[in-house]
Formats: sequence, C-alpha cells, structure tokens
Amino acid sequence: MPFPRRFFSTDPATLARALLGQRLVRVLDDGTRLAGLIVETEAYLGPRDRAAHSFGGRRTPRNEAMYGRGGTAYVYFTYGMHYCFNVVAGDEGEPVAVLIRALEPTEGIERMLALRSGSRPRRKALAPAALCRGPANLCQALAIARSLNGIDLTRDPRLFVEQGLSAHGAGVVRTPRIGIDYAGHWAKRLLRFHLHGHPAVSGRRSRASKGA
DNA sequence: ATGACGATTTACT
DNA sequence: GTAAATCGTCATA
Repeated sequence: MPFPRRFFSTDPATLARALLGQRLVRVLDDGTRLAGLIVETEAYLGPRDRAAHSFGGRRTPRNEAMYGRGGTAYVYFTYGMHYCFNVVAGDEGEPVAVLIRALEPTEGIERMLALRSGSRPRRKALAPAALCRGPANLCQALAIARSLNGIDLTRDPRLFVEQGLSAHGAGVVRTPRIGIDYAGHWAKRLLRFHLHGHPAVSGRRSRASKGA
C-alpha cells in the first residue's frame, strides 16, 4: 500500500528522515516491478534555502512540481545527461522537497542492471549495492525520467513509496548535503540523512565505514 | 539570440 | 585531486 498524503505533508527534514528504510517501488510499462529501500536522502527547505531550486521563491516551468502537494514527484534533468528524483514535502504552494540519493536494491535487480548498462559498456561488472548509489544512477536504474515529473506518488501505479524495514531506523546519521558548495553557509547545514556505513550510500568509501 | 550554469558521474593524473 | 562529458533552462539583452 502506498503511503497516504499525510505521510508527505510535513516539513522536508522530517520527511527526509522518515523516508529512510522505506521502500520505493517502480512498476514499468511491461509490469516489471523494481524496488529498493531508501538509504540516503537530502532535505531542501524552500525559498530561504540557497541550495534549493525554489530559492528566493523562484518558480519556473522546470521547478513547478515543487509547488504541488506533498507526495508529488519532482524529476529534473541536469548536467545535460542526468535525472534526479525528489519527493515533494509540505503542503500545496510550499516549494520544499526531499532528494532521494540512494537505494538498496531489493526487487528487479537484473532489470536494473540492464537499465544501468544501457548507456555505456562497462569494464567492470556492477555490484548490486552500486546499482542505485547516487541520485542520477538511481533514476537510471529505475527508469525514472521526465514523464514521471509531477505525478502523485500516493496514487500513481508507476511509482510510489510503501512501508519498508523499521529496523533500519537505528544507524541514521546527518551530514552536510552534497554538490552544493555554491550555497554558502547553507552548504554546511546537516540536511543529508543516511544509514551509517550502508554499502549503497553514495560518496567516497572510507576505510573506517567500509565494513560497518 | 546568447551565455553561463548546474541538487552528477566517471575516468584519469 | 582535477577534468571532461553534454544540453536544457533561465536570466539577460
């Protein structure tokens, strides 16, 4: 069962934390079901947040979905080649969202591999934990693209969030967000949430967190 | 019409 | 650590 509206209609930092451990499900046109547990998220706080696409109240065709109800999908294209997927938080008119940065793949791994390999031939085989590591990789593995921008995650059969593993609540840590160095002091806010030491979390592997 | 710029990823020195 | 890939979007003119 997809999570209902009230799950999403909260502030983005709370939602970012609540999404950890939950299951993101993608159903392809041919009925194939792909899914993974959310292990890394980032909150974007709206007009006051220098790193948010809605900073200063900016509202354009690209970021229009951010202004929708909580539970709306915000998918955008960036760097000329990548898609990123956000879950809109808050209420209608509040341009706040949570970027989904990484999943632990649980269903449809073979299909995800094919979707990831489609772009370029690879020298090394892709480990399952690497399939959905990073916001753009995740979108490629789940075939999330522009056609899903603006859909209602509480109703759409193609993409939704459902109950995952509550046991994953234990090792949650907060860090600064990634890739927003231009955002001044907002770059330092602890708005990135992830499961500590999880192999599917993006960023450089460190010797210390490798095994844990 | 034009130019600067990414909520990234990958490869290479 | 640094750089390239690659192009839609938006502010400016």
